[in-house]
Amino acid sequence: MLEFAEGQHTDRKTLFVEVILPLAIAINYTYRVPFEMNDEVAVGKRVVVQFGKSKMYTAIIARISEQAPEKYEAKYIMDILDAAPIVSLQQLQFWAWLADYYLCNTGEVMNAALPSALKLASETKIELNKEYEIDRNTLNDREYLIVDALEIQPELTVSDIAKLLGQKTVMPILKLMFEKNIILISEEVSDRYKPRMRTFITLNPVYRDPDQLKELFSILEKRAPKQADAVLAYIQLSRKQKAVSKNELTEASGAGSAIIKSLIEKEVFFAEEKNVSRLQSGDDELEANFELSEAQLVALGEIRQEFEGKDVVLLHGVTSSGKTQLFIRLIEEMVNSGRQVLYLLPEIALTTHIVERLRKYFGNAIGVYHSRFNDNERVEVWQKVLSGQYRVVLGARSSVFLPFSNLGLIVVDEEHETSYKQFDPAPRYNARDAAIYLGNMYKAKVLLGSATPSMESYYNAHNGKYGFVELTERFGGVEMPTTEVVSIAEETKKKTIQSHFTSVLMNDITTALANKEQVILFQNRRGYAPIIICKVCAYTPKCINCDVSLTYHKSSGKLHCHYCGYKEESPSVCPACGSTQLEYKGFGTEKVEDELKLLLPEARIARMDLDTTRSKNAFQNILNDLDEHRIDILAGTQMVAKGLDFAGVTVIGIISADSLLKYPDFRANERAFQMLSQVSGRAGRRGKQGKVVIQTYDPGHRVIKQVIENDYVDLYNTEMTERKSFKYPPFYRLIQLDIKHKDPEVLYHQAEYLAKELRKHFDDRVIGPEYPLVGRIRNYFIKSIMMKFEKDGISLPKVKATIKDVILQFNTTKLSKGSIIQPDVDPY
DNA sequence: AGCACGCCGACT
DNA sequence: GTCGGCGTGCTC
Repeated sequence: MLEFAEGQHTDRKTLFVEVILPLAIAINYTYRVPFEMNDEVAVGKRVVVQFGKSKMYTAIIARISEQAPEKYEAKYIMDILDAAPIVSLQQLQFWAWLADYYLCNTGEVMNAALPSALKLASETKIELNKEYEIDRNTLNDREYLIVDALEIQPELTVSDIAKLLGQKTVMPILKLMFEKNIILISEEVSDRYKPRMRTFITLNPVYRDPDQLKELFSILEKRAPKQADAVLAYIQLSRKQKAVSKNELTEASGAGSAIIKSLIEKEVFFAEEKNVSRLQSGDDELEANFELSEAQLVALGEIRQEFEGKDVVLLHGVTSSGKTQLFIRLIEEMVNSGRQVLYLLPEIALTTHIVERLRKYFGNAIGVYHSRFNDNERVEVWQKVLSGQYRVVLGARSSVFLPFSNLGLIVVDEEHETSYKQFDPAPRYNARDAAIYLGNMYKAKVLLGSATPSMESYYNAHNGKYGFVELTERFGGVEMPTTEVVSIAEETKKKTIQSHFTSVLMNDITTALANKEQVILFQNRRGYAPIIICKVCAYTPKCINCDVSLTYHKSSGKLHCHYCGYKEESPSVCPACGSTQLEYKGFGTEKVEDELKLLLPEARIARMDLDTTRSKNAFQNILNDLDEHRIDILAGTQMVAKGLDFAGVTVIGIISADSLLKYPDFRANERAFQMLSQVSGRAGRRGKQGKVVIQTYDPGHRVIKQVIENDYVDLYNTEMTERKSFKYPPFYRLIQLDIKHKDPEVLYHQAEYLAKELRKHFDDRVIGPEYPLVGRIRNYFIKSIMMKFEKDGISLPKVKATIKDVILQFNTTKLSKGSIIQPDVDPY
């Protein structure tokens, strides 16, 4: 690789750059650098290149060379977008690793990594040719439609037209119209990042003189009293804040913008356009003083000690043991030593909560980054990390892609959370694992924190690969809650159960309400009833895309698919046989809420699940309501379990643990343990021990016992042995329309199963592939793996290599619809 | 990702 | 016959 010092003259050389294109393409493409740009090219800068017939893309320079490509003529780069690289060499290394590890292309990683405002791609625009007089009689139906649409909306894209005509191939039609001069086709590139501009108002300094000001008022009051009001409003505002924006002034004075405008014309006010940040900054005073408990201090010492020998440490701390405070101390140390810190969180919802806490300690040196930020905001965070203005970044999984320069510490909070894993578009990465690689690259320490660590991290800690620190005491002397397991079967027999609520749970709820305490009920299913079945013909409505049973939602009166979001009207008679005997089986949060309202009409009951938190502030509003005790009972899905402390909640009811325990995949026990202990962990507060009621048909289940005793070690040991003999049904849960799981771990697992079938001996086993199989795998995908296995034999490295081979081949090959394997066993 | 080219079934 | 869907290959 060649590097050029700034300003050095390299005119005579012809340079070529290899660039990463933001596409799913296997290799980097080479472009030629025009002489006048020789001094400006540098690895990590963005360039605009033409790729294919007419498309323009933003690409990143990955390599510079003097070697002209032999087999083809390189096109010229069209433009260099950056004065300084926006991506570092380390980031490029990280991208390459990620692409290799998760079996995808660097371009796909680039796509995930860069905020889309930094990636400008051209778009094909269709317009009417104004030079041309259209004779409508010569147009055919489709041309007529297109011309009609263009008269309403002057610019359309190719996909707009495809939608308009209801067909997929439109290019030939457009080309013909272009040749007939009816339309124009052009490529348009637009820079999408726009700084936010605000107009700020200042008072003409002349009026700092009180006499002048008095005179101004006396004139204005007579001739333009509204203008006088505006000036007055300005003076009041400017006392409170440093700068007054035009918007604030119009709002405060109640004056229209015409009034402000005339004051600006009279030069009473000066207006000035300023670039303002969209990012919220904390004005809170810094208060860095809090005392760590004895147990926390011990743990902190241990973490430091472990970090001397290990790069990754797993902190296993029970719920509300004050892990966050430990993190803050460590972050503080790191920031003081001049290095950057990345604090990863699994969900955006958690950020607001913790940002508030962290802002108190780190003020404006802390940045937040997650997918709910719009593009412009993301670019601003990117730039602030790049410039080093942000010392601490708090964010969701995508923040591993930010341009850090001297990262010293990465904290991965709630390490076990599955939302660290990206599923849908490639790269299908797990941010926790990526963070470990990132840490290694930057020589930074990585701290994984969890109350219920994942099997794989625990395994690594167990084997000495990671350091391990425990925190077994709740912070502030809050006791661990007591837990009672209630048999639903028994209460049903004794007829003491009302609806889905056992007498034990009802008692605890009513007692809590009488004491003005709050209750959380957990049911891990949303909607009203997950299955509808016809009593006559046993017909069950299923999703047309996913082949899973549709859930009845009472609030919408519709049947919803929880996999893909498909909805249809709820039938009143059986669509198959016409019978009216439709049975609603099972129950979700809607039903829990509904029935409880009947049983306890006085109580204020709310529900928290995906359906009630869809709107922007709904989640926060429910939390506030709970916080300020406008809610007595909150029924919800796992959302109620996620990392939030509710001060007034003393009773937690798990309506049915069985849906967790019977969940048919091999990570079910681990997940059930996590879920149950997380929910339980919310019970209790200072001076009042919490109570957890677990309702179940299977009170003797080992996971329930492990949860009650908080015996993680036992869970780990039993899982490690039981998983080795886990039996997979043939083509276990292979539903879904694409090869989604290109994860090495998952594939490895898949291959493992297939290999077992083929050779009947294969006993080495990875613990915990990250995810259960949820894909309907294409026929010949499996066939190719099998064929290759037959050919290559079955050693471990060979299995891995084979899979990689097959997958990379499949990445660029689309498979036909006809070759879908029907699952032999479908657990739904 | 887009786009061109070529094959093949389903319509005027 | 021809049109449009779909598979395949290529883009520096």
